[in-house]
Amino acid sequence: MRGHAQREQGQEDGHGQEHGHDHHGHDACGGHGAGDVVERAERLCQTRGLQFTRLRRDVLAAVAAEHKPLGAYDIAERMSAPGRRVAAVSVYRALDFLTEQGFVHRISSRNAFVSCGHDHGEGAGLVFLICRTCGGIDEMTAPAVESALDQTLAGAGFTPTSRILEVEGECGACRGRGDAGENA
Amino acid sequence: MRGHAQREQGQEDGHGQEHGHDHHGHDACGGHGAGDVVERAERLCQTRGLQFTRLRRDVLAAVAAEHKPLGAYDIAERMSAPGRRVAAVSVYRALDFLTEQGFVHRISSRNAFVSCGHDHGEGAGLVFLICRTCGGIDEMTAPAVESALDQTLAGAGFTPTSRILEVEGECGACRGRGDAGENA
DNA sequence: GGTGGGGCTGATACACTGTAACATGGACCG
DNA sequence: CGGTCCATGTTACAGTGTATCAGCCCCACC
Repeated sequence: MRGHAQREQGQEDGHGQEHGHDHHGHDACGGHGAGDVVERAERLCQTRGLQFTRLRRDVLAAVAAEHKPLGAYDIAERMSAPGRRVAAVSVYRALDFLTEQGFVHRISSRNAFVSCGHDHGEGAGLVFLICRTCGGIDEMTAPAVESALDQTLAGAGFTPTSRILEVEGECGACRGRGDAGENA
Repeated sequence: MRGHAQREQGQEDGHGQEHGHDHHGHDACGGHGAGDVVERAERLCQTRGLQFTRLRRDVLAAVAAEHKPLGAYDIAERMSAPGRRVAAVSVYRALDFLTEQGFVHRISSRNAFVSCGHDHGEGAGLVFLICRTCGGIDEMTAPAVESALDQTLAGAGFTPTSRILEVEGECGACRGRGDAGENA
């Protein structure tokens, strides 16, 4: 799947952010769209005294436009256009910034990134639900899981600084449709 | 070619007070050593009617010899010797096999692998504890976390097929020693 | 005994992911 | 105007993982 197989034509020159893919339930996200994410990030950067540059904005917009994990090279490709070539390394730098600020998250199991519209801190126990069928991803907080994990870690004498919790499977929407390829 | 590994390797013990990697009590693992892991794997392969070849055995032994995540190229390097050159691709294939059989686990956040002496199924909710200070890794089962996660997923209508739960931080031994910044 | 197939390994090449190092340009400050 | 900091552009390269073809070994089968 690593590849440039499908690119839903999303954006021309201007970055019109139509969000026409709600293939997955996506309830937990609170229903914010790409534009909301970008706006919120811009506000927060002002608050924090950080530069929300065009590159960073565009990278965030590109990630937010898709509700599935995007690789850095995918992002670079989507942002590039006749007249503007965006190198992957630039995307990585923007991604570093956005990740630090909590605007995007890295999905280790996919070497990819997703945008985040929440305002949880870095320490929040996030769970990522990745659908094998539609490729969509959902992010949610799970206090019960978090506290159970905290207790487990404390029992092991381990002091956590960061966590990764990614679940792969089939989302409700795909299961309902029986998209798996068989099943019924 | 790639034999350019600048990464910390070796660092086997060799001093009485090794800040190496048998830091963790490692109780959860049942105290098995590398040999145990290999033996167990051999038995299970026989039971399952699978080939436990020399390559696979050696790869497993190499991984089991270190109690920290090892990259595929690291493994290849360690296994190579005058007279036997092991290509990374071979290691990957062996690793695929070993992972499928549950003898090793992949650590997504590190692009690396660790051996496993447990006999849990693939579905078990494993937690990996990676110490930033000593680089050691511990694996444990956490039923409470697992059940909380199951419930959360069920509530979201998500059907899981695999999970990744990796925690980075500082293990008890390192914290006790205050290894955080000093020492090198 | 010969033969063919399947699984394992060797080897080369390549694709994808990520980082280092250096140069440029703009904003701010003296 | 000159200097510094930050962000970006650019090139090169390291690290991770796969595709592909070829040789080998074991074993069933003839």
